[in-house]
Amino acid sequence: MTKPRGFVRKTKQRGAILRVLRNTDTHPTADWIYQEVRKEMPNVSLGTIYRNLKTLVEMGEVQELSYGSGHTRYDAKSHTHYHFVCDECGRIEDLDIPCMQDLNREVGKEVQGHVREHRLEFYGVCGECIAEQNRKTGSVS
Amino acid sequence: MTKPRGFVRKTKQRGAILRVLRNTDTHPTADWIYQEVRKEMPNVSLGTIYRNLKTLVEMGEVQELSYGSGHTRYDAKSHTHYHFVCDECGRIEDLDIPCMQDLNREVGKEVQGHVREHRLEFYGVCGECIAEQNRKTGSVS
DNA sequence: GTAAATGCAAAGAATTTGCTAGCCC
DNA sequence: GGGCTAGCAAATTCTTTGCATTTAC
Repeated sequence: MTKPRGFVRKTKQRGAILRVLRNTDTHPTADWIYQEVRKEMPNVSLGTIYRNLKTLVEMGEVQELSYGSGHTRYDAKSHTHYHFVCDECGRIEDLDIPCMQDLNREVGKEVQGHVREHRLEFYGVCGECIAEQNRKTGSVS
Repeated sequence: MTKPRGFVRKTKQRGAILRVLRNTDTHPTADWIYQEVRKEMPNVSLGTIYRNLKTLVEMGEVQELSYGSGHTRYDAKSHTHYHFVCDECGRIEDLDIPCMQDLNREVGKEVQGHVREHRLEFYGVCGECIAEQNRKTGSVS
């Protein structure tokens, strides 16, 4: 269900926002994040915070928690789930396959360290793009 | 489909780029490749990286992946295996757990598309860094 | 030798940012 | 009012290009 996005560039601001979000246990409001990011980047604007939070939510990096009215809150600990990435159109789909948490333990043992999380991504061509390709192959290559 | 290309000479730069690409399982960005190649060839330029990547794609040696978020990524079609990434020291370890090829089919069904490959990465803290941390906590105030 | 490839730097294309003013619940 | 969004010029990010110089064949 993730929206296909033309291009998402990497920026310092977005990086800082993610870092702040990942380094807190609270579920901060946009304004709190704003104050934090301002400490290391005094010129950042509130609009940027909002826009990036929106982007990060669309990218699946961050979860939006609306506690009724008032401030929306944000959370970087998006529960583990898997993605399918279309090489053609860049679309990213969330997958339904169950999360294999036990792998973390297994890998933890193998590397003799602590495993916090894992990411699993599938790459290929989505149904729509395959249809598109077939349509084209009908005419010219 | 291959564009008419007068002649393609073999160069150290292109060799280095291919080697870097073949020695990683990630799908690196042009810039990441640049940093790697620079380690053994400090004068290489970003333009050269881009030009060669383009050439290699045309030659069919390398695949270009427009991963929805971020820069274009490149892939030298290596066999699948999994990685553990230490958040502390950045070390990347290859893992021994068996490759779950059947997942590709399963996901292909779910998204009604074609799955070419998948990538699985574990994140956490490696044994050495944990030891390091314990050492610090034990001694320093 | 000579065409292809490189390094450097500067231009391009496209997204993001910082403001500020305005929106809506 | 307080949280949030819109509009736009300027700034950034990533990629490509022009050109003098090297390099591979």
